[in-house]
Amino acid sequence: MHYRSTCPVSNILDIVGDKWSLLIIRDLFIGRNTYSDFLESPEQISTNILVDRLKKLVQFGLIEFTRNEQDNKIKHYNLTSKGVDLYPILAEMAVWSRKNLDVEFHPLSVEMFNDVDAVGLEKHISNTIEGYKKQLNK
Amino acid sequence: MHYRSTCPVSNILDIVGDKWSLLIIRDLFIGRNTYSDFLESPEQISTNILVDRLKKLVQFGLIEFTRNEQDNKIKHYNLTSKGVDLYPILAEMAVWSRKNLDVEFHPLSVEMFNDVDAVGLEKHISNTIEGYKKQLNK
DNA sequence: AATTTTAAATTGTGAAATACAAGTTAATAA
DNA sequence: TTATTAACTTGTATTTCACAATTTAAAATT
Repeated sequence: MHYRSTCPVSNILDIVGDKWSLLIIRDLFIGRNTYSDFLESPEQISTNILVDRLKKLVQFGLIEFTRNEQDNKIKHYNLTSKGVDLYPILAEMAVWSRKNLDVEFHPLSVEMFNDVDAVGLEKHISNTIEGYKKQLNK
Repeated sequence: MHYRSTCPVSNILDIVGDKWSLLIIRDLFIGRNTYSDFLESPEQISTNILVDRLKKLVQFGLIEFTRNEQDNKIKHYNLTSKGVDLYPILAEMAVWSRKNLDVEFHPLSVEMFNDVDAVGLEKHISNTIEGYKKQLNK
């Protein structure tokens, strides 16, 4: 891996600083976890980009996958600990958009904002991370 | 502006989801504020990209500029309120890199991490934002 | 006044990333 | 055995990016 500088902001941008990587991470947090799931996301990623990003995210150690026991051709991706740690960034991004963009948001994000308002941002983040980890160990 | 979806994460990525925009924002927080300053940053942005990003960031309302009173050809860029609001994202990114990457960091970021450890992340963020706004009004 | 310096911006070219459509592979289901 | 499904590949056009060189206009210097 080549980093453009020793700035930690530039370092993470060298890893996920594009229009798609963080959307795959977001998908994993909301339960989408297969190649087909990712293709169904509203942003409509193209297949070559998706394959490329999944490969890179695995190489960077942000995600990994297991095979479906019933149907061996299905890969279930999941976030590693490094990947789960990205959630505060996603949450701050969503909060920024709510505050600064005058647009309508997806029901799922409205739900998320309601939780943020109800329990506070920090608690929402820790709850989400804990929830993700629990669901994995099932 | 065309958004790929109504997801707030995808919305902000449509605006600053590339390898350079957030580095310009970072530069503004650490006092770099002219075209020449940006060119001197360690990541070595090329001039055509820099011009393009400055133009876009102005269009999106994240930054604006004033002319130097002594030397009219110098533009001093500054963050708008929308731009200042990006700081929590930058801070969370830096924190992620410190935790998850095994690399040496720039002295300025070491200083920032020390402050985070001393006063806590939330206080560091509010202090930084307040400090930036104060310095602007001088 | 003419020349030099400086800050900002443009231009040209090759390389890389992205978008879009179509096709392939291999496993599972009918 | 045929059809379906999940994952992936290929091809091509377009857009973005990197790198080097050049231009513009204002300010400073001679």
